[in-house]
Amino acid sequence: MFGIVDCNNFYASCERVFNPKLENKPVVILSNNDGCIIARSNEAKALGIPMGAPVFKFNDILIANKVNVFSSNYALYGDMSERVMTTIASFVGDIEIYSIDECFLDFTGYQYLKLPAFASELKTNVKKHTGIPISIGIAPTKTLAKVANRASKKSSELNGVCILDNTTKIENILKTFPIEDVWGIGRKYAIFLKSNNINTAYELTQANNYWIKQHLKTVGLRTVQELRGIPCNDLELEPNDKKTVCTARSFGKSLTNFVTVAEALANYASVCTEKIRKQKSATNCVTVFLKTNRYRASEPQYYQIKSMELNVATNNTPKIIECSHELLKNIWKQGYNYSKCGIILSNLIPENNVQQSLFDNGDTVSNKITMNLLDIINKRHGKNTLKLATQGFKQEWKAKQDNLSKKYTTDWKEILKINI
DNA sequence: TCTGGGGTCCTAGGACCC
DNA sequence: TCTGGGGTCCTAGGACCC
Repeated sequence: MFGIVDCNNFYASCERVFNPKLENKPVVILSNNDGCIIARSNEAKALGIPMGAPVFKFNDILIANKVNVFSSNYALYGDMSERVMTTIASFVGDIEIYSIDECFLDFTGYQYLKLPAFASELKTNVKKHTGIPISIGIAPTKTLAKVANRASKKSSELNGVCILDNTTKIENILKTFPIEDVWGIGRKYAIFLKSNNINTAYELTQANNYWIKQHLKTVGLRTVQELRGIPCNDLELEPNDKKTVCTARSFGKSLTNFVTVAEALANYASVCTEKIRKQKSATNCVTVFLKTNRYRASEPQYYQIKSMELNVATNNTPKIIECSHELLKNIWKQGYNYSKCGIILSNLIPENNVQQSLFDNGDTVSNKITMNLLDIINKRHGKNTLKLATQGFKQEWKAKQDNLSKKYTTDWKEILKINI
């Protein structure tokens, strides 16, 4: 049996842990730049606020209902996620961390009769240790565990735990399970399946394998097999190294000035390169893109992307920034209102596996020591304590974060104070 | 005025080889 | 006039996930 643990309304729950007044009140969390609503408490969902909605379209509803609005605080959510995962791992051993708020569990070797009690205990303990409420779904495959998890949230009598341990239970739940909610069926496939009279997960399990393979490809066929109770996906215990890494942000306001955009890009490049150093990779290819705001249809639009192959793979921040600026010069066109740029590092290889070149020495020992020091200092004293001069100080490009809560768990200066 | 960010996997088709 | 069979590698684009 597989289990999946999902934190309920994770970002909203993180805010509530340190601000109990938010309990039972509507809470929403915004995307980068305070643009879209990307997380909602149950109370906010009940107000009809959809996932991913642009904030400005829902301002009236937010104000009228005194909704508590937060900018996203990834320092907080990332740390809370780690705490939740550590707590779960201390109960079940091997877990697969699937996303910031979800993990899969493997119940091989467990006595299935004891699963309900075990799941309830896990739920109680995570809440006690971290303050975060979770829901648990357990079933013979990962896809069915996802189905169970969703069911556990929909029905209040299940109390956050749903176990699908026999075919009758599975069949009954699949018969009422909307096709678009199946893990692995996205918008396009849902439309296609509905146009072929397949509206529930159960109806999908009845379809012909050849037909499924033809239209939903190999991945889709695996999904269907898993719905039928045949496991096709195992737990992935070791997180794989990333094959590409991207850092891209919308600017806080539209920019027309090359120097400002270059400064932003230097910062994104710095973040991105730090990410690949963290997984001990070096990159062979740098890509930069630049774009205008597509929602402003009246303004002239521009989008350009360009890549550069490197002679010798590197994870040296100054070198990557240099490449990114060269690419930016290449694609820059004066006279547009730019809204976003980004950098992608690809063809990643292990840093101790870098092929040297006759004509380029690659990263020197002192390059490596410098980057190592940079990472150590910034880890100990906070990010950007030490940075490259090209990263600038004015930061006119900085994203909006008007409603940011504190970094309660990762910064001594912002630690929660309690007056007694 | 204001519209997120970061990934993976698979496939078809084109280019090439003998 | 007739025009094979078998393979690899790469890339762009499309689907999906959170």
